[in-house]
Amino acid sequence: MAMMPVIKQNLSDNIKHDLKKYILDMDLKESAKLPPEVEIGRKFGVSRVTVRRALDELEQENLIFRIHGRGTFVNPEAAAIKISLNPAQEFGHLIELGGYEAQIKLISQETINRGAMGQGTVNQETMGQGASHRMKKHCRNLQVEEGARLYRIEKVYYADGHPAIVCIDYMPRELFQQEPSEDEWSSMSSFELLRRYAGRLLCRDRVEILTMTREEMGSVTDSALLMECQSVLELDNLAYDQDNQPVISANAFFDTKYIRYNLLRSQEHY
Amino acid sequence: MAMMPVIKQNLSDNIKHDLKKYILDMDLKESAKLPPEVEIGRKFGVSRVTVRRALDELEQENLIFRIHGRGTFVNPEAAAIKISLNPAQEFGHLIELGGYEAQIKLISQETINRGAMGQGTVNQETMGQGASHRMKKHCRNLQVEEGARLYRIEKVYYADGHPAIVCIDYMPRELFQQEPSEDEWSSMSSFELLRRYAGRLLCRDRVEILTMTREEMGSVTDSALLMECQSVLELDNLAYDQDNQPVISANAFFDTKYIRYNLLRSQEHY
DNA sequence: TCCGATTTGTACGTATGTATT
DNA sequence: AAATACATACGTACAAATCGG
Repeated sequence: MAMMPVIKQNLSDNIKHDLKKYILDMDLKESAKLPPEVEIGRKFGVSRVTVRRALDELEQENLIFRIHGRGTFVNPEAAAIKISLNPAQEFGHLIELGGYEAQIKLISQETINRGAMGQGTVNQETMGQGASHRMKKHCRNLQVEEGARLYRIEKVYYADGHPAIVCIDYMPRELFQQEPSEDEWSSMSSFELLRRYAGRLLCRDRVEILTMTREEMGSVTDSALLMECQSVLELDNLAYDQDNQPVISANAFFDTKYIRYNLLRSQEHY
Repeated sequence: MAMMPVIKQNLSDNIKHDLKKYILDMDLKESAKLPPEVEIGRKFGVSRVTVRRALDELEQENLIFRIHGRGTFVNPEAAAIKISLNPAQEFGHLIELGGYEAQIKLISQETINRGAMGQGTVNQETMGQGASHRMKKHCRNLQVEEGARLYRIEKVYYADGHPAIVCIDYMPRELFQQEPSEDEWSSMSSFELLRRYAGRLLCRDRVEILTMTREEMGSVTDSALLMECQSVLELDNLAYDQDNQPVISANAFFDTKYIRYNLLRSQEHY
């Protein structure tokens, strides 16, 4: 039986969560000011230091900002954002956040033998011209040896029936202690499958941001033909588990008409 | 004389800065482990709490990660990233970080009268079909009244001679206590001009991520013709000053062949 | 298996400084 | 000038995870 890693919670995380709810329930038109730190502490029964820790994190996420001597205020921009690039989120959820009805379709699920590449594997026929180069990159990303096998999962996410995201995940097969069923591949996210069958919890990832035309996307996957847009956003993704081991290498393609990523940033001061 | 806002520094910011240098000078192949927190504190002459605060921020930026009971480690991915989407950075600097020689060209600098839109202003001839809609959005972003005047600055950033970024900035003219000279428009960033002549310090911004084909970009600016790529990344940007007032609304277009944005993210756990 | 040393995680209390009203 | 509220920093205590013997 796989050990299922759990997410730890602490006091300031709870406060943070409660404050987040409090903030989103606030009527911003009336006032965007939060209660003083000591008062929040009294309300939740914790010290000011713990409150400050929660506020520090919310400030770093740009949900609030603080003015010395005046108080803590909700960032109205943050409240308006529906889809944020950070933190990473499940794609189906993303589509719903955008106000659309999400529908997920599993295009293919196969096991790829990296060592046998280009020598007549089952899936060679599905590989385009630039595909070999991409495969090499995924293998390098995942730090797999020659001959290691990879799962390849391709899914399309629809927003109100329109194709909004095409996602191709690669995961080392050796991580899995048990093979998921056909139904599970289709209904569960890679995140969830890794947690259940490999005991791996995704903690962080690195994203590279690219663009391409639909034609260029066609050299990566036939699903490009489904897209209704002329240009797509590509997010190349490498995700790490709790031990900092790479576990998913992915290419995701977005129609920015349906997926409008936003990001709150702080400014670099030198 | 404009008051020039300065950036405050505190103890943990200093430690953070020193640690960052220490990290980048480390030989990651040998060991990615940092000294224990108490030892760092001794070395810098501060308490463990202050060290932890600096480490907290570095961890939130994903430059390091910590393992309970084992230690603090450098994130090897972070060291490999050249161009990060967060925090915001000056575009010329960005191009140099990518290993190219940067060259900046001011395409145009003009003052736009919002109230007179569509009634025969100086620049109407340069406005395409979707431009009016874009102008409205910039005005809404900047919260300017009817009749307020806006600066419009268009620049092209070259990487080794190739057009890599086209950026169009809009700023309320009323913020400026003094009109920058022709030379200053060309040589200084909007960030710098706002600081010197408006006493505004950019603190945070919101970015919206879109894509378009070069043809579609042509309806926004003629500079699209310069681009060598078929699809561009568009970052729509709204920047706020230290008082949370919007000061720059911008459209930036990127050739992702030259500007490869990366981003380190944490994972959303529900 | 257990113990102790090390190291990070969490939380509280306190003191002082500084900006705003 | 006083009150309020956030900012910074130190010290302390104990909890929890890891690792070696």
